[in-house]
Amino acid sequence: MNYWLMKSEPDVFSYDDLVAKGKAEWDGVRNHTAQINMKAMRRGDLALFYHSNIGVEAVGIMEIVEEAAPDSTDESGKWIAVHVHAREKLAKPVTLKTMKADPALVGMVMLRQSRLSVSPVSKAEFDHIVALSKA
DNA sequence: GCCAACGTTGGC
DNA sequence: GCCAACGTTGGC
Repeated sequence: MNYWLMKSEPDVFSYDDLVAKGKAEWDGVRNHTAQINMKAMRRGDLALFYHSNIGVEAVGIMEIVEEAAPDSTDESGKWIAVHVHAREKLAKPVTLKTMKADPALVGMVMLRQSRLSVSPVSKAEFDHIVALSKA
């Protein structure tokens, strides 16, 4: 099983919005690298939900419940989306500042490519962030 | 195929 | 609001 980090601006779609909806399509991703990452997702993979622009922190865990399928918001047929389900809200959000300052997370793809909206996270990094949220 | 111009993302 | 990073577009 693999781990991921997915960004959303909370004023557009927040973790609480996902909790309210239960399951949602992660649509609107229009970046090639992010698309490759989404295509690699498998049912049961876990992803951190990250609030960009506002908050700038990881706030929850979600599960991939449906693998890549055509993005319903895309008319061209070129782009895919996955479906996710809320799993667990982090007790305490883990801020970007905290992640940047943590030596255990220096290799995180998200920290190296700040504009990438869907990025892989190693199991060690994922576990570490979850531990930080409980500290 | 190269590269300048321009647009978008996202942190600060 | 500014700016860095980076993707895309278009002229040549």
